[in-house]
Amino acid sequence: MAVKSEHIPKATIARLATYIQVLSEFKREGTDVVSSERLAEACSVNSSQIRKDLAYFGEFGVRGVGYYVQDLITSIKRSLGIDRAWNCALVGVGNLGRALLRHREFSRKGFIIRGAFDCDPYKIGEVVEGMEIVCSRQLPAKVKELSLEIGVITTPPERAQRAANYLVGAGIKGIINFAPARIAVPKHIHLEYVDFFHYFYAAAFHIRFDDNRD
Amino acid sequence: MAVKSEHIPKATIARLATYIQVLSEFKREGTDVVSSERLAEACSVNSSQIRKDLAYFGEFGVRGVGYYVQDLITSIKRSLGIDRAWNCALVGVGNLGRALLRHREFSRKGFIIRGAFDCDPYKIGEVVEGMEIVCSRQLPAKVKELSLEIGVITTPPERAQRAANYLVGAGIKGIINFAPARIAVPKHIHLEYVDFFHYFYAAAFHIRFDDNRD
DNA sequence: GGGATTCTGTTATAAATTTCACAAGTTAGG
DNA sequence: CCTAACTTGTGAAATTTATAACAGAATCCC
Repeated sequence: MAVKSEHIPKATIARLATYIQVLSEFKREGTDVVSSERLAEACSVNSSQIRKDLAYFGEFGVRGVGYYVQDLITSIKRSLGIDRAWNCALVGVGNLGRALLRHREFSRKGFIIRGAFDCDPYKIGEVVEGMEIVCSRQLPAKVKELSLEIGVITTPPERAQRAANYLVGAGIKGIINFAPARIAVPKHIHLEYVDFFHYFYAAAFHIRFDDNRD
Repeated sequence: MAVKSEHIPKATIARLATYIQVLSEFKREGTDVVSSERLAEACSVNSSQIRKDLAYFGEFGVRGVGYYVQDLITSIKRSLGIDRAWNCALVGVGNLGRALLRHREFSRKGFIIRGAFDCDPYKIGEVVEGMEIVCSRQLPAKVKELSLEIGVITTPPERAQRAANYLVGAGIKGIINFAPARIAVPKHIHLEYVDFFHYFYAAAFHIRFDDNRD
């Protein structure tokens, strides 16, 4: 599935994820066809925005009709590259790491955590959710053996860079960093920072700001 | 702490959070003063971007010198409204909810989860991390009693709207929704959606896209 | 003390993103 | 078959966001 255009805005990717969510809802409700207008309303965006976002990847609708819900879900998933499974390595089995390992939604969405790594000797050998925790030094071997492509860092911040180094050295293609620390990786490695405190900060800011306007 | 300007971009809020993170790192390393250039490099952004972001809130630097690290941290925190604690209600004590309750970072960052709510009779009365799970119907009483201001929804998607209704009815000011479902709230309630699968989707998309370019 | 250097705050410029507007395609009904 | 009612895909316009450029302020060194 090729993209029509060079660069796709980050915001578009985020919205596509929302579209899938809402479309799945429509599907459960038994809706077969939906217009960009109706989808837009459910997603709280402009309908042109939706058509523009989709236009980056192709033409998925029928003029005068709308979009076939199931087809559109399939098309968006293919566009995003989530029409297949992705094997993930999780590095750092603390509180957050364990929560992610237990989170069923990952495999349901096609992101399958196949390896759990930690450098703490007390944790190595422990089994979490049917998965044995392995020493981080074994990453190169395991990445090759299990075709791991995405690394998930859930270490404390001071160990995030080392985890990243292990992952890069092992030949991983992308890293999703949940640790509250900036890390450096070669530029051919795709890197995403996840920090849900951003959302709390935004909420705090807006609540206080809105209050002050009275 | 007033803002100088009307509207502040969402991206600015997210970057401010990053600045705090990196500045804290500098502080730990013993750096007292930092230039926008050096901070920019550590955050992988443009230095004008940083000065622009800060200009929304005031003048925090000294020309010819730079920014005093501790002062800037304090100023940004005050600007974001996180120079004080926020009391939070968590609704939905499943896997994700429990992980958040156990996550020490929340109270360390000033977001204190003071109430855990669920409508499952089997969970009510159970104690997680020293907090008793309470029936969601008690939200109005507890919100008043404990001055809860931010609601965190970690229910399954089909129960997210009901959780939101409870929270809104109880007089909460903002909602952070971790459930993979869109919800409707009155427009004076600040609403943030958290979906870390967005980041996985983005990673999947870019990895596949970059591969195809060879 | 003053000239060179550094660095912020802010204005000007450029780039990116979103919204508008409409031609082109589809369906339904008489 | 033809008109009316819809709805997509897309180029143009508007808006927003990011980058560059520079005046004003502080420090350093001779």
